[in-house]
Formats: sequence, C-alpha cells, structure tokens
Amino acid sequence: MAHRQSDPAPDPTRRSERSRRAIYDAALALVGEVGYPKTTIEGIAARAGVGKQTIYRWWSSKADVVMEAFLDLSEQAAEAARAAGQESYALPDTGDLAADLKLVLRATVDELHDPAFEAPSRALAAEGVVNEELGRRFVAKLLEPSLQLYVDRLRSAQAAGDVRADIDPRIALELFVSPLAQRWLQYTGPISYEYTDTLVDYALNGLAPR
Amino acid sequence: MAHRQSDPAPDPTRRSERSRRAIYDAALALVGEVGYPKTTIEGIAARAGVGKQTIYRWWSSKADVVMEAFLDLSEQAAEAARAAGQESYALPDTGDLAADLKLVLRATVDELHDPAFEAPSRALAAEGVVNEELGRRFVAKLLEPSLQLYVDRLRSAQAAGDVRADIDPRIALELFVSPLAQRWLQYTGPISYEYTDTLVDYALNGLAPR
Amino acid sequence: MAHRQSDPAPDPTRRSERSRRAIYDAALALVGEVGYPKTTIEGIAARAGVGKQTIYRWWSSKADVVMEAFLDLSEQAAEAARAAGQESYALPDTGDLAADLKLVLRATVDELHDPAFEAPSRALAAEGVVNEELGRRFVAKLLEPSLQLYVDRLRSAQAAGDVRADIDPRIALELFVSPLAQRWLQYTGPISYEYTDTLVDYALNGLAPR
Amino acid sequence: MAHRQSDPAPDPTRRSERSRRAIYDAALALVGEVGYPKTTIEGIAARAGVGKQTIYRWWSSKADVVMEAFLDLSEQAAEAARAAGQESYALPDTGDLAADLKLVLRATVDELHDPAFEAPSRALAAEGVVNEELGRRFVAKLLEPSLQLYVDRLRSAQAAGDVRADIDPRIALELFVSPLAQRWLQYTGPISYEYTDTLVDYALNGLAPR
DNA sequence: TTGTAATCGAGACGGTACGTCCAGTCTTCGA
DNA sequence: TCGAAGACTGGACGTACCGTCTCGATTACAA
Repeated sequence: MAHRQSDPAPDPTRRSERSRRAIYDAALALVGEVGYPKTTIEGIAARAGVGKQTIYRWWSSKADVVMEAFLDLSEQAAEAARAAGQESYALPDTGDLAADLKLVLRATVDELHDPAFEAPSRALAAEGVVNEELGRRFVAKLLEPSLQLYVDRLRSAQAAGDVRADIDPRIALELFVSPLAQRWLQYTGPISYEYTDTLVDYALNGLAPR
Repeated sequence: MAHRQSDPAPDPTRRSERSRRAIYDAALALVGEVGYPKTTIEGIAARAGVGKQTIYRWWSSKADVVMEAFLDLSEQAAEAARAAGQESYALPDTGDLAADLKLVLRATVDELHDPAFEAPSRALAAEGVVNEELGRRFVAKLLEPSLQLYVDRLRSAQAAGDVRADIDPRIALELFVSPLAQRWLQYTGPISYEYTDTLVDYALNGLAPR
Repeated sequence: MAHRQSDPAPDPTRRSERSRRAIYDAALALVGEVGYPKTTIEGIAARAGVGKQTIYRWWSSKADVVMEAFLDLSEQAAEAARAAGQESYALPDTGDLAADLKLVLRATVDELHDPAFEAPSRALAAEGVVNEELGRRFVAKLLEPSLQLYVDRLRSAQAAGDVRADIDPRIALELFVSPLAQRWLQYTGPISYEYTDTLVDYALNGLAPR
Repeated sequence: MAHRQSDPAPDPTRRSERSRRAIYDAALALVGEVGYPKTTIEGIAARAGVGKQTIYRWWSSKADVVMEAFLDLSEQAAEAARAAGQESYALPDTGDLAADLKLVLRATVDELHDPAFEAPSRALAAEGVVNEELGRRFVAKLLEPSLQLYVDRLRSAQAAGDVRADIDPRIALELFVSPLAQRWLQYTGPISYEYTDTLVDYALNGLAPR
C-alpha cells in the first residue's frame, strides 16, 4: 500500500479496459486451477499477457486483485440473472416463512458446492479473517447485500404476525445463516438440505418445549 | 510432507525438548508481533536459535508449527486452569439453562477479545478455511472439545425437560455458537454480552410467537 | 535505431528548439549529478519537462543524447573562446616546438581535471570503448579535430627542420598525447605538468643516446 | 556494495567451487556471445545453473563477476603458457632492444585481435573508465604486471647503454604502449605490425633530427 | 568409557516470487 | 500536427524465503 501513496496516482480515465478484463479472468482462472496460495501476481500477469506494473499500478495486493475479480464476476452473474428475468433483489414471499427460508437456504447449499465459486470465495474469506480491512470489504460488498434480503423477508413475516415483533431481524437471520456459514468455512460438519431445513425449524420454533 | 518420506524417519526419542520449546515460543511470538503471513520458517529458526533443518525435520509446514505451538499453549492454559481448581471439562449446570449458556458465552466473548489468543487463532482459522486438512485438525483438536461441552449441557437440559427431546444437541448448539463465531471471524457485526444474551434467548424460545 | 525506421520520419523543421535545449541541459546535469549509468531517458525527460517520445523521436539511445549534448556544450565553449579572442583552431607556434607542445599539454591537463567536463567525457569515452559506432563518432567529432591541430603544428616544425621530414605527424603526436590519454582513461598513473613535459622531451629526443 | 556490508558475511570455506567455475564460464560465454551490456546477472545465473543469490553472495556487481572471471581466465592462460615452457614473466632480451620491443608489440597486436579476449577486456576497460575503483583493480591485476616487464627490459637496455640513463622507464614504455592502447580502445586509428614497428622507431630515436 | 550414530546450529545452495525501475511503444489531449 | 503526459508490455534488478543439502560439534546410547 505504501508504495502506492508515493506514486503520483495514475489516471483512471486512461486505464486499459482490455487489461483489466484479462487480469480478472487470469486471476480467477488461476485461483481455480492452482489454488489461491499458489496464485502469484507474476502468474496472473503472465497469463493475462500484461506487465506486472499494470497490476501494481491499480491494485495493492494479490488479495485486492482477486477480490475485485470476484466482485466483478458476482456482478456479472447478478446482471445475467436479472436479464434472465429472475429477481435476486428479494427472497420469495409465499406467505409460508419456513418454506421460503428452506428454499433459499437449499439454493445456498447448492451454491456452496459449486466449484467455480468455492475456490475464490474460500480464499477471500480466509484472507478476510486475517486482514480486517479486506474482510470488512468482503462482507460489505458480497455478504451484507444477501443478508439484507433475509432482513426484508423477516420484517414482512413480522408484519404478517409469523415472527414476534420484538425480534431483531439482523440477529435472527444469523440463527440459520451462521451455522451454515461456519460448517462451510471451518469444516465443522456436513452440509445438506436436511441440515438447513432443521436449522430453520429450530430457529423458528426454538429449542425449549412450547 | 513429501519431503519427509525421503528422510530415514527421525528418531523422536532423541529429539531436543529445548529446541521444541524455543520453536513454539518463537513461532507464537512472531505471529503476535508481525502477523502470520510475515512469520517465516527462517524467522522462527533464527529467533529460536535453531537450525532450519530442525524445524523441517519435525514439522511439515509453517501452519503445522504454529498449529502445534498454539495447541501446546492451549494445553498449558488448560493445565493452569485445572491447577487453579477450575473444571474446564464441563459447563456449569445450575438448572437454569439460559443463564448457564449466557455465562459461558460471555466468557467466550472475553476470550475472543484477548489479544494473546487472537493473532494465532485467527491465523489458524484462516489457514484452515483454505487448507482443509489443517482446518479439520484445527476443529478436531481445538473446537470440537469445547462444542462437546455444549452437547453435554444440552443433553442434561433435555433430561430436565428444558429442551425438547427431539432436538439434536450438536445442531442446536450452533444456533448460538455459530453466529458468534461468524461475527468474530468475518467481522459481520459487533460482539458483546448483550448480543450473546440475545442469541440464547432467540435460540431457546424461537422466532415464531408462542 | 530500428524503431526509427517504423516511424513516418519526423519533420526536422517543426522541431522544438526549446525542447532540445532543455534535453541537453537535463542530460548533462544528470550525468554530472548521478553519473552516466544512473542517468535514464525517463529521468532526462522528466527533468527537461518533456515527453519521453520527444527524446525517442530525435535520438536513438541514451548515449546518443549525451553525445549530442556534450558536442553542443563543446561547440558553445569553442564559440565562447572564439568570442574571447582566443583562436582554438590552431596551436601556438612560437618557433620553439617543445615549449609550444608543453604549453598545450599543460592546458589539456587542466581540462582533464575540470569536473564539468570529466563526467560526461569519461562516460562517452567508456561507451565508445564498447560501442564501436559511437566510439568512432566520438573520435571524429571531438578528438580528431584537436589532434589535427597537432598534425598542423608538427608539419610546421618539419618545415622549420625541427622534426625529421620522414616522420608521420599523425603517428608522432600519439607519442605524447596517447600516454596522457591512457593515464586519464585507465588510471595507470598520475597526471601532472611535470609528466607531460617529460613526455614531450622523451618524444622529441628519443630514448636512445644521441 | 552497500547490501553486502549489512549481511553477516558469508563463510568462504563453505563456498561451492563448482558454482564458481560455472559462473565464470557462463559470464565469459555470455559476454562473448551477446556483449557485456546485454549480459545480465540473471542470465549468468541461469546459464550457470545457479541461484541469483549465489552470485550476489560473493560478488557485488556484474562488473565484479566479469572481472574475476577474466582474471581467472588470464591466470589459467598464464599457467598453460608456463606449463608449455614459455616464460611470460620476462620480455625477450636478445641485446637488440628495438627488435625485442617490436616482437613483443606484434604479439600484443595479435592478442588485441583475438576475439576471445577482446569482448571481456573491452568491457572491463570501459567499465574501468567510469568506475575508478574497478579501473584501478583492472590495471593493478592485469595491466601493470605486463608493463613491469617493459620496465625490466628498459632497465636492462639502460645497463647496456642502449637507453639513456636519465630516462624513467615507467614513463618511457608509454611512448610505444599507450598509442597502441589508445588506438585499440578508442578506435583512433588502425592497428598493424607496421604501426607498432614505427612507434618503436620513433620512440627510441625521437622526432627531432639527430 | 569409549566409539559411533543421530541430532543439533549454522548457513550455502538452486529456485521462485516479490515489488521496483526503466526501456521502448502507443494513445490521449491541449496548444 | 506536434509535444506533454503517461499507461502499456516486457525484462532485469536486488531481496526474501523456500526447502534441500552439507558441514563440524554435541550428545547419548551400545559395545
């Protein structure tokens, strides 16, 4: 980072779009093929047919490059989904909260098993654990928007009387989202539809007898 | 690891205890001072006053060294706790499940804020995210034993009728443990007594109106 | 040089005199301040407030730029000398050959000690040793004209009977000029008035007893 | 150079002779093949099958490496000559000074035309022009020993009455050696047997009529 | 009690990647 | 239309570590 400050700051309007795209592609391809630790700036540059300086000019670290590459990928995916008529900016709301949550969590389970997403997102999550700044960026850009959808759905459920009014939705969603996240991140247990269904049931009804 | 196979297998009985201790100390000190990524085998060896080969002879990677060092530290801490009369092999069981869980989680909150534990455990957690073998070892050695205590306490609560009998305690515990873990690992939110108390309440009583 | 061919040949009439001057000044200043090897095209351009392309358009290499800059400096110096009434296009001819040569060589000794000339001329001489094309240009433009003055003076001496008629003046001058040059270039010995006086004496009278 | 001082100084007794030889060979081969400026440390290391650090550990610069490689080559050549019965530690002394000098200078002319010696010695001479420290080393190790032979021969000539007693041999030798050196270094003129013969004649007999 | 075989500290080795600097080319924009 | 500005590909720089490989010098066990 320090080395960037000293430079006279490059002019973003003259930036080569071609290079940026090539760098994103190379970065994601390498992370997928050889894993994040063996992915090197030098390797990305070579694969992208780009000078190393072009990477160092616009990004401050390998984590930064991979992060933006992944962000870009997500945006493209979102764009594609939007174009395909899907609305990814809201959870389904059939009136049956449990069913809706289970559905969405099952989709998340599938996504977590998709190898195209797994390598870079694990890498970024790991980096974020140890690098607070990047971690917060990762959360703000990638995680929080998804979590917000749960907040919205839970509020709707509160309006319908399906969730107690005094519940904080931002915390409530963690009851079923965080366990899944932890199992995936830390290999603390297997991930399955049955598991996520169970989480929803437990979370909605509580552990204590009613 | 591969490089170990080629060696004629070192004789553990002739191992220098002095060196091992020095290596553990150096490893933890460096992780604390300069962070895990800037901690190098070479640096550990120099700091420990030890030849590099002595490290490579007994460990297969930096992650391995730091892992064992941290394990050793934890064991010492546990030992010290035991010596001080505390029993860390069981959760309190006052009959009030909610209160017992809140108490233990508050202690965990404190631990997570302890800088001596934070650097190495974050580093290992991060490494484990990306390195499945190490991740599983980390969980098995450090996480699972603690989680087992929750399982025991929940079973006791089931026997007392405070938790429904059809609940799987291994999953149930994740409702309040995983959210805390995720907030700590991924900076998805602040960590406080109030937060963990809320988690316990939500988990025990559920989100749906009763 | 090759890269010049590809360009559509720049139009010298539209060349910016301002830029050329600035480039000469910057080049000589940098060679003086940081030495020839650390002088870079980029540095010259920045110091001259000029685009790199402006340099590459008119010169083929760093050596080329410095060469022309130095040539320009020499011409200016010659001009100034001429303006001051000195005639630098001929050696003194008092009738006493030995005295005349000693005088001129002493002036050369002084010049070789002048730091303003030393850095760039050493740099160019060095470059010329290894780069024949540039070396020959250096000699033709800078050295040969001076040597010609010795040739003229020696011819005049031959006419006066002070030098044998069968002597080749172009070779003869090397007897006292080359030793001085070598001592300066290669640090093979100290340079002083006494030394050059001795050279003249030895050269004129020979080593063998008469 | 600075970076060497900071290191704790490597242990010369543990140095790899194999690597040193390979580095010398690679350096000389590259200088011969692509020229000194295009010879890089990286290239030498690759060609020698050696890590770059092994070069930086023992030498402070490219010039240093090439210098020692050339020195080593010269020593080997001298050794070989010695083994072949030649005595390179003295000039011939037939009693005819002029003939002896002409003979030796003709041999020098041949040597200067030998491409195996030309590339590295030009490179080192050039470097020495601009780098005083290296220049002096070059002279002391390579030039001065040869010049000393001339001094010896001239003294012998003085004893025989063939050279005036008041002549300083160290300066006298420059009358025929330096012109040759300058023509070779700076391309100030062609080099031939006839030329060196002429130099000897002029120097011994002087330019003035007798 | 004395070899003798292993481990030990030390650090040189062949390598890979780092982050920087500059070469030489190409593109944009203002005068 | 040229020149300043500077982004671009490319490649060498000198450094830091990697993991392997000798080296003596302890050191502890078996003879």
